[in-house]
Amino acid sequence: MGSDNTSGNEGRQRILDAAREVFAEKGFDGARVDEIAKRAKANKALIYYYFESKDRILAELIKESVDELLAFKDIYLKDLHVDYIDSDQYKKVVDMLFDLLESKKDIIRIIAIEGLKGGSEDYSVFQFIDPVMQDSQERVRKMGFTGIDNRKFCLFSIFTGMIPIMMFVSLKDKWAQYYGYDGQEAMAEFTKLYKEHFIHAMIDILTHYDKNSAD
Amino acid sequence: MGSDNTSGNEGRQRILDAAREVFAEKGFDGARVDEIAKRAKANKALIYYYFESKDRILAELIKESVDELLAFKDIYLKDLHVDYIDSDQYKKVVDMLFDLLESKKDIIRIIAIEGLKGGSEDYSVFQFIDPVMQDSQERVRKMGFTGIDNRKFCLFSIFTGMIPIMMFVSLKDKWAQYYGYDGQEAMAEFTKLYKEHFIHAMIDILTHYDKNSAD
Amino acid sequence: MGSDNTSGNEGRQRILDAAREVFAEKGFDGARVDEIAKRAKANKALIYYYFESKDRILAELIKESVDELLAFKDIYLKDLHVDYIDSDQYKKVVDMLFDLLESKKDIIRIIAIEGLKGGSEDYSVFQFIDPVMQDSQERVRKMGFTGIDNRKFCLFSIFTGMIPIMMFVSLKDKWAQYYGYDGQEAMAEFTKLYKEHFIHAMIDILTHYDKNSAD
Amino acid sequence: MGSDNTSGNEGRQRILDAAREVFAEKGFDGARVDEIAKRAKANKALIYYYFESKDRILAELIKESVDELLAFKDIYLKDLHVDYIDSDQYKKVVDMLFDLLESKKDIIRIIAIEGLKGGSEDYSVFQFIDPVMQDSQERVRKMGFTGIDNRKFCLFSIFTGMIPIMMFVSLKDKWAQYYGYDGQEAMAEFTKLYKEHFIHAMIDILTHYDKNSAD
DNA sequence: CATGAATGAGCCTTCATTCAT
DNA sequence: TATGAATGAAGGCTCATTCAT
Repeated sequence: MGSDNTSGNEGRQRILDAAREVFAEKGFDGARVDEIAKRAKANKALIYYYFESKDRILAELIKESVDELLAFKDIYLKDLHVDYIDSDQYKKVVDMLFDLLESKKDIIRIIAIEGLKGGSEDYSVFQFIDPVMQDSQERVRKMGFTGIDNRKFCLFSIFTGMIPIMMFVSLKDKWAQYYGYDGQEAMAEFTKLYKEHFIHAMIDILTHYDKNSAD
Repeated sequence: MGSDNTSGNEGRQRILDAAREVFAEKGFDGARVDEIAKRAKANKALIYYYFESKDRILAELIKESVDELLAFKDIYLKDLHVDYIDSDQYKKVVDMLFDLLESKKDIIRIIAIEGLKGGSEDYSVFQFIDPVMQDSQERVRKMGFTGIDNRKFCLFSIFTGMIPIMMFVSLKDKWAQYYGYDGQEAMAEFTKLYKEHFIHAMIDILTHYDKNSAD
Repeated sequence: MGSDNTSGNEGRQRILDAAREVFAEKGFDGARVDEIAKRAKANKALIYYYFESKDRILAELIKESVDELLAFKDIYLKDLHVDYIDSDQYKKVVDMLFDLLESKKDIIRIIAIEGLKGGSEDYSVFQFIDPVMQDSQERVRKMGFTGIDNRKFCLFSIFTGMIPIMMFVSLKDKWAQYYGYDGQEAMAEFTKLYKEHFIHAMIDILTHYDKNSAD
Repeated sequence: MGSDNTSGNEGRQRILDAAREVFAEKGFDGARVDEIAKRAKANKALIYYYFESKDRILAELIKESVDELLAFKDIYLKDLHVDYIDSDQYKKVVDMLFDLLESKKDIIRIIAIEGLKGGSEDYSVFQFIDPVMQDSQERVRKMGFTGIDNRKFCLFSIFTGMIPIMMFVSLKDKWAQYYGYDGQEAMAEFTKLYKEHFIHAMIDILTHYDKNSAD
């Protein structure tokens, strides 16, 4: 009565979980409803009892994750003081973001794949990134970096900020396999890089970039 | 020897071009051979006259591009002097890389999509990136940055170097549409950022990162 | 337990029956899945719900019949006393064999066609014939004809024994049409020939053949 | 100028030979024009220069063989004296028939396969058999066996005479492989059986069969 | 909730045949 | 004669979705 996944919703959840798995492995188009059913240990028709269509499963999955990032912003980023860039609190939050994204790497893969399709009207990559991006934008502005325009910030914070992290959690396993390195250690190193160095570099860049710019 | 659409290979090339387009728009799994045929203004069966299967078209497309990046390395990166980081020559080469990647954004989308599928054995993202990555690795080493190990360099140069560029050319149009900015200007800004600032930031990071590292 | 078209297997059986028909009429390669579906009054996709592939339908059909001949041997041939060659019991069994083969003429056609293809690894003709052949071999041996070796018996009992019967049931309709005779009467005559005369002739041959042989 | 396979007809003949091979291996429906072309080392279009269609190649192949059996009758069977059943001349002719059929086993396979398809209007099996069958019919009649009617003779001489031989040459290789025997030796044994014993058995049967018959 | 069976639309691929040279 | 390229018409198989129970 309190939680909403009591009683008869385990089936629904199992389907959702299975779908996420399969979508992440094969992409939406490559995923088969049959396989989702098999992995969810559910009858295929049951999927259509809970969901209107394959598309709607995807939609639900994506919405769920977009909401979680929004929640992350509201919960963890809200209280983060502007000056605390080098503070432990800040580092903890970055760690949490990495952990969150790592835990959502399946969805991230899915979102990224759909976003990369040039012919679709799917903008969920940006919907997903947006809360964090907006937050850093405000944060940086509050820190006094006023010289930079919105477009540039949006551009840089997405393509040199969130996107690399998302791609990292999505590709690190394959990267590890291809180059024969260890994925876990790489995760630690990458996180550290971001947490301790990248952010400063970015701020430097943003500052200098504008100073030297004419065009 | 002059033109490459002599004799009877215009058809083959048209098919390849159409396939690249459709794959980039819909992803491999979402692409329909019928549509490739229609766009190539070719009979569907002709596709199978030239190619064994849909998969082999993809393979050919990818191989073609991997080879082009290898060629890029051999032609343009080979003569680039180490000290010329701030030189015009260097900037020109970076411009050329951006132009190359921009011109290959369809393939990049395709490669990225396939790479993101967790369930595949496709490593072409890394095969694609490798020549450039290897080159910068050697280059940085020749510049005297010896403190960094291969793994870290591989990790950073891929996930904060090539991947962001690739994702940018792949996503910038959608980004522009979603945020209501202009894609062309963004391209210019992003290139500039990379060419003039990012490289220094990266070198800084690589240097400091290692100094401060213990683990 | 009584009827075998209980529950949800009528569809499967209809498909099997239709396939047998179509394969017998057109040969496996000439048969169209669409036509099987149409005759089975089933949706084409249903065929693939029950069977992995067209090949597997064929396999199932053949296995089914090979098994029936094995059962025939176990049930009817087992109790047949050696001396009863001229007995009514013997004649009854021969009649039953002819009836069985007549009732399976579709499968026999299919098996024969596949066996005649020189390029295939299909040995089902012999698998089909084997139980009866083995039985007569043991039987003849028990009757005291020891002079003949296995190879010769195998050879003769197949190519002058079972094969002619199989070809007869397969071709008698066309034969009747081509020569303008009546197929039913031919069936009766052919059965009678076998039942009352051929067997003795064969035994004669087997006996004399060996006596006169040197090479 | 004298023979008709001079100059430009080697190509045609190569195609015919290749087609016979492929048809025998795969059956008409399983055969691919592409493979015929490849084996004939000819361009696929050339096949259509010489032949109207795949069907016509088959027709030509069959006609050719039917004609050869007719010629065989005219040349070798014509002079065979009725009393010579046990003569060397007779045995030589039987040997020649076996050799002829062995040399034509590809076509025999093809003809048999097509004949076995219940749904076709193809009667070439009987057209092929006919000359020999007619000849023995006349021969037996001349020998004084008048009690037997045409239908019975037609029936028996086809289904216990020619068909077994045809099936033997078609299947002996597979038979040898399946049972682990030697095909060559089997050929010798089978020929001997026919030549020296079967014919007498058949005559016996024909005689007795009729005596004892009422229906 | 749950399931076995069924279906329409469509997909990749094949194939006999033809065209242009 | 000979050939590389092209094509229309399927053909086997798949897939998301629905039905009946």
